Amino acid sequence: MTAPRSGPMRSEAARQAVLRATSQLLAEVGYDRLTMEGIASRAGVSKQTIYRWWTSRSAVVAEALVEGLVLSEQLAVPDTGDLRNDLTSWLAGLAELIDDPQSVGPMRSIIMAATHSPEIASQLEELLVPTVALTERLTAAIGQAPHLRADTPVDTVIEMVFGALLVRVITQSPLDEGAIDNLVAVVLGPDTARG
Amino acid sequence: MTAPRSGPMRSEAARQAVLRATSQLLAEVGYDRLTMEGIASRAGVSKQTIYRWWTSRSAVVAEALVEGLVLSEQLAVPDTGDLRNDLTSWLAGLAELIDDPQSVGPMRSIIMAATHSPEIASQLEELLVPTVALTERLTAAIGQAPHLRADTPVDTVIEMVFGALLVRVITQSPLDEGAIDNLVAVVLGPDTARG
Amino acid sequence: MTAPRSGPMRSEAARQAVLRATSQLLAEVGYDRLTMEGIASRAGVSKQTIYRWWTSRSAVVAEALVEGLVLSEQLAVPDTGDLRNDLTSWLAGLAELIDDPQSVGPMRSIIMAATHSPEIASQLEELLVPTVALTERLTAAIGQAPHLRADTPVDTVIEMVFGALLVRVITQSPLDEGAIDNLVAVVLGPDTARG
Amino acid sequence: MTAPRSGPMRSEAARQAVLRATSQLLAEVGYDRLTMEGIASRAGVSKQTIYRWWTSRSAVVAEALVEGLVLSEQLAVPDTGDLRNDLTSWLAGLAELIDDPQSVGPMRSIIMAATHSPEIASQLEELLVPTVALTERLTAAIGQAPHLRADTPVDTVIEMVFGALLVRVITQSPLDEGAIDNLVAVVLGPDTARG
DNA sequence: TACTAACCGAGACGGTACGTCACGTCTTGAA
DNA sequence: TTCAAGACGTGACGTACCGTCTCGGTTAGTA
Repeated sequence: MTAPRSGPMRSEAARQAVLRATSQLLAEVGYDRLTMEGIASRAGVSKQTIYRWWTSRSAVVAEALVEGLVLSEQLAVPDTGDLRNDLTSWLAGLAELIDDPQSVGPMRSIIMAATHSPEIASQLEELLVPTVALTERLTAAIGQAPHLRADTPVDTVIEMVFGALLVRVITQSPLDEGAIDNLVAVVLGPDTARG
Repeated sequence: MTAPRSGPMRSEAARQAVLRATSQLLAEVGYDRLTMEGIASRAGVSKQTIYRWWTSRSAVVAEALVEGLVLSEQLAVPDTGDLRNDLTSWLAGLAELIDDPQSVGPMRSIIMAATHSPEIASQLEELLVPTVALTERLTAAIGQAPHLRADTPVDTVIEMVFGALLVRVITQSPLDEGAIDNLVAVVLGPDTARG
Repeated sequence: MTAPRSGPMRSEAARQAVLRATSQLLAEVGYDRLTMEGIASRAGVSKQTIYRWWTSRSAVVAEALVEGLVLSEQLAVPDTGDLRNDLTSWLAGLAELIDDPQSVGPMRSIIMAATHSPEIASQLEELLVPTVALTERLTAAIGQAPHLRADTPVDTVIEMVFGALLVRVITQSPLDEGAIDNLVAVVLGPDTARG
Repeated sequence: MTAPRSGPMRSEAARQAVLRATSQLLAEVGYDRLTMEGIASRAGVSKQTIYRWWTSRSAVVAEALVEGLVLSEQLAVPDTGDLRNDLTSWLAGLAELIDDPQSVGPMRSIIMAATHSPEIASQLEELLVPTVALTERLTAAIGQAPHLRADTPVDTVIEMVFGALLVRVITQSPLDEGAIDNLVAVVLGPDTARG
């Protein structure tokens, strides 16, 4: 509907530079020391250019998230066929990330960003896409584990697992092996093979 | 321990005023618009007095939390003898809080504060004291619900419930009735009385 | 010289406002109760704008001085042709200024400012420009007064007169008529007409 | 008169410590970075003790001056019998002081202190006591120098010499040899022995 | 081909809050 | 009653970012 303007279009280079600078700084200094001026300076872009295209700091961060520039690969669930083992090793991988100060920083940044911006919060689901595989596998496994029954609310279970991880990220408490086993036990029921 | 210094002692009135102002402002404007100058002004206290006794904004918030000036009563678990009902109505109460913009503000403030301050994070357990009753009742109920068995890691279950609530607070998604029932189902097993 | 930067230029309005506010406040409250915040507020300018262009309070004062916004007109030497009379009435005018609490304030402010800032001290000469007329007339009058001889160091004489006034400003002692006559006597020799 | 009080009398030790600390700090950091807290801390005295006995920073400085703890010895006029030589070498000594950054500091401090405190200004005369010898010698020399006549206002001449020095202290301009000779020439007339 | 509207970098501007320093007053406990 | 110690309310310091704005230069598309 808008009349076909004359003049130059939006500079994709500038957009990229801003998002890249944002994800770098997010990792380096964290969400709350992330400043618009810092982003502009790092990106070699004027403040005005940022304000022209984004409404706020959180909007920039949200877009950087969507762009997959922050985290994301680490969240893929392995698939060896053995659900209990896969779940356990996936959680073990996450436990390492939570333990690693360099990884937990961006995580906490994202949590903070999400907490004070519904915008980012809603983009968070984007980040969790890799975990839908988990939902499917749990659903498929119904009847094959003590706690997975036809009436088990699988989505809720996963949300709870995620929440438990969130708690650990926030409180900075490492997830030790026992904690992981316990989570798995709540999801699938106790490990009969071990007992 | 340390020799009792001569000279004026710390003013308890000032301390109280600061903590009270902090919890008020936390509720009114939220964690990230909470300023030291705002606290000082509201408390009728000089900035210097705050900086003399607290190292940072988050330290003040942490102490206000410990002092029980923020939230806390709402977290008590009802006890009618019927565990499933109590759990459900407790979650329903929390769901209302999460839905209420006025209540969710302080919650998010606490989450943000905890996220960027280990100090506050560790004080958070203080806030969760009311929920230990829940642990005890779940433990006592072992054997009386499908999912509560001798090998069920009760602490983990509660942590997961809490995490699920956290996710809802952060993402601003209301906990509808179905969500609550699902949570209860994961904890206690499906409701046989309903089915 | 330096390439004319792109981007907004320095705001002359802000500069003027700052200097005007400075000279006003200098007169109203004196140099040592002159604050950057006071200047900023009076000028309707942000502190940062002041700090962007001036390095210190004294730098602002120095520029206000150079701009001729402080004192200056009162220092003109009258010229009726009668050197002794002109000198006497010029000193009488200054004596009144020194006696007047409203005039002596800015004078003392300038002295204090000069005393702790070489910057301002060097600008002071700017202020004394009106007195060069005096040097010329004294030089022209060589031979026509007992103390004005070819070997009289006229500049030194004027510096001494100025110093004597300075002493009176600092010590707050009024220059009575006798004192003025004495100064004139040292410069031109005793008044033979009065004898 | 006053009833003989009970309780301890004023501590002379504290008074001395305060004045000593003041003159030290005056030399070290100058008048305008001289703080009450600095004095108290250096003197090992409580702030209250200073405020009990002195009304202000300038009052402390004034008393330190009177006590002769600041400058003073350097102002003595040598007496070899040759007035012109004595005057010249006295001025040469002062010129060195003015050139020496370590000496000019306290001088400027005193000027600043005097400028903003009539209290100190009036105490300044105390400091100039050593120069009364000069007045006497000039008076005694009347008739023996071209410019020293019965009708020469000797006090005014000395005040002017002093003022000229003051100007140099304030403007930080060194007094070179020519300047000194010129001053002497104005006081005593040109040096006939040199010419 | 020239015009011109929108883009871009740079950064000045009025603000708010930061964390620190010193002020002058007041309070405590010991001498 | 004085003293050392130092907490208190006050207010200014100089700095960091905020979000808006104004520059001069640089592209596109019409016209």
